[in-house]
Amino acid sequence: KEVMAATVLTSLSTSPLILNSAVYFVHPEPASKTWKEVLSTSYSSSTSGNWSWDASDQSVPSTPSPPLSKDSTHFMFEDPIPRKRKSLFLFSPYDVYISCNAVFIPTAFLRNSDSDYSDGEEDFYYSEIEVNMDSLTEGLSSLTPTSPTTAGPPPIFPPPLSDVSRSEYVGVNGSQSHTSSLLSQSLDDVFVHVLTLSHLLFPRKPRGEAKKCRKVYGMEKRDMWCTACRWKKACQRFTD
DNA sequence: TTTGCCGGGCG
DNA sequence: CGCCCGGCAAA
Repeated sequence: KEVMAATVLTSLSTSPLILNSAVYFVHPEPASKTWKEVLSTSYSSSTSGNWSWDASDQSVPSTPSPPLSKDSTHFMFEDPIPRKRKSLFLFSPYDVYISCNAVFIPTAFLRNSDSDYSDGEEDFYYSEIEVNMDSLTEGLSSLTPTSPTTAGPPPIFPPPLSDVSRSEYVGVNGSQSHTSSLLSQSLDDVFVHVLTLSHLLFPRKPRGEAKKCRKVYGMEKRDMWCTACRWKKACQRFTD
């Protein structure tokens, strides 16, 4: 089961479908801090994170795309209610966070899929699942651009930030392009944030329902929507 | 009923 | 341009 999770994540990383997603590599200022500690930190705390980020888009070279085991999409996490933690960064309840020693998935995906879906606040809680980090790292390495000198393209979009995380989101324009170096150091003290993996991690809803800003964040958090959604235009954050 | 968003208005 | 909404189709 744990291995299954790793397998799925690995498949996701190498799947061509991920090319539409942005991958963010983040490392905290206090290198000693672990993802867990960061998650446990209270909102008002000043975890002065000196982040750098990198975004890779469709310019990623086409990967060999290994065969996905057909049943890799349906699997169950045991222990449906593991440690729950509020996401500090609040990118989206459909994000999956990967750290050097753990993988966090939204609790919304832990509950039984169909009915009773998305009750707002709950979606922003994350649960830790154990995973084989070796295979995970291997999968992530395949995402690395082949040309190490290639400067990361501009981010597709800045991830929606809550008020608290916004202040900590520094160094966006950071010129440091140690993407390759970060990956080569076995993901130590490296946080990997993969956007919008829900479609791949979990079986697609029968209805071709793509969650847009409105449904993801809700009416009450309208300031988190992308501009297109706010102006009632075609959503540019969650494209089909 | 809600949700996505085109078309169009206003500054 | 940015910003906003009426209204409609589809869910």
